[in-house]
Amino acid sequence: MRETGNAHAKPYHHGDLSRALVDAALRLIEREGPQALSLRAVAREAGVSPAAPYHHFADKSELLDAVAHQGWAALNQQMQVALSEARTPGQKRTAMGVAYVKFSREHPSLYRVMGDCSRDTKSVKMMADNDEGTGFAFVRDTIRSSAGGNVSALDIELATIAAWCAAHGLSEIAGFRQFDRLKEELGGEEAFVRAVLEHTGMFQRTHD
Amino acid sequence: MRETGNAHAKPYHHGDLSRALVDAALRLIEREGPQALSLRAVAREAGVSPAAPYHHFADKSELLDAVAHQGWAALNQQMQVALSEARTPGQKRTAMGVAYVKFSREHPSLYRVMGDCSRDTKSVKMMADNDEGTGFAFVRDTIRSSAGGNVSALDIELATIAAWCAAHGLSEIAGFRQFDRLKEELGGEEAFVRAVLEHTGMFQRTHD
DNA sequence: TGTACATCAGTGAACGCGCGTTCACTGATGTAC
DNA sequence: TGTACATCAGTGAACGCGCGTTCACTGATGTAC
Repeated sequence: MRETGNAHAKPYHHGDLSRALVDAALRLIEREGPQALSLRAVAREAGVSPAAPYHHFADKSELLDAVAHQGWAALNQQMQVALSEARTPGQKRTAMGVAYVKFSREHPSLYRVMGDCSRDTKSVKMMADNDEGTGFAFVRDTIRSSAGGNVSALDIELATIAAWCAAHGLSEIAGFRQFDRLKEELGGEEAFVRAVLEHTGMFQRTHD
Repeated sequence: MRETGNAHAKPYHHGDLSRALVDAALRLIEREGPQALSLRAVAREAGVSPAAPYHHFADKSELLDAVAHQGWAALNQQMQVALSEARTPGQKRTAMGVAYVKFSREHPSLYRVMGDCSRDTKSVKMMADNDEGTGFAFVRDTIRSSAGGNVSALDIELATIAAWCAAHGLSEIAGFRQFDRLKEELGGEEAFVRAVLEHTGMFQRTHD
């Protein structure tokens, strides 16, 4: 068993430490929560000295950004899957909302990190300036196609943002114990999520 | 100038340190953000030794809870004001949403702390088990009165939760730079917030 | 194919920092007699 | 009204901790000739 390329007995040089660090961070985040996500802990998890990450990231926040980026990519993908599996615009829309909340609930700590990074940079990977292929664009397209031709781009944009707000809000709220009874009544958390999403804006527009 | 009750030249005993600590925390949070909110910093801000808070709070999280509680109380009150100033159910609902988001945007750091505490305790002061007098109850009542008599309590509950999700989501998203152009177009952030809230659930329910 | 050497990607010890919390203490207050 | 004393609410020094980051270093790699 010579020390060739595929490297058991871990070689001095790692090969792809950059990626390994992000993976380690994701593992750590999942296992111990977002407050455990220190640079040192990530290095430890990756089996590397505390100084090693600095050859790949300028500082801690740059590593966190990479983690968040990975998270948004995964979330966008989940939404695309949901989109492709639904038929009517209405179904598509709910399905994407459910997929969004499901992702955030299955990876709550990662989702929190994603949110923190977005807050700091004042933008969001889900919605780049050219947002082709992002969940945001999927939702906008769906809303556009269900709105009909004579609705302004502004209205569609606002409705898309509103839909995003609903999904994000629910992502953070769905876990509260307060709703345990309601969830049980409805047959589980996913049913609860779907029900809330389907009640979004209901009874809102009344006479006057 | 004797050392009587009203105590200039700060007396050894503070009088109402418990309240003073919460006030100091609020000041600090406003001035330096939520990550600056350490027990020591709060004590410093209140002009007291680092050990003093332990005579009033078991630990840091108990102090934070008190801060969050204060925050929810203030938010509930703002919503009540908004409620009392609007006439129709539709106006009431939007006004409360706007008031909610306005509060969270004016005190983003406090709002974040409120959210963190809620997450940890898995409940929320805005929505106690007996939620009389909370913003949540105001919204529910408003929705109930705009829904008409033959709508189930479940539907009303779900619609209320959905409305809360929208407000919460928007609270966290409204600050993103991505929306700067849109805000300007609409005439400022409050107009933007109102517009998004009014587009909540729009184009959602289509034929099929 | 070998060798010299620049460059790259790690190591591990150390820096200073602020944190939450504890401890023995002490000054002020209030109550019993 | 005075005095003894228990209790309360502060002090400030100290604890151990993990953090982000820097530094001089060293082992591995790749390239020029």
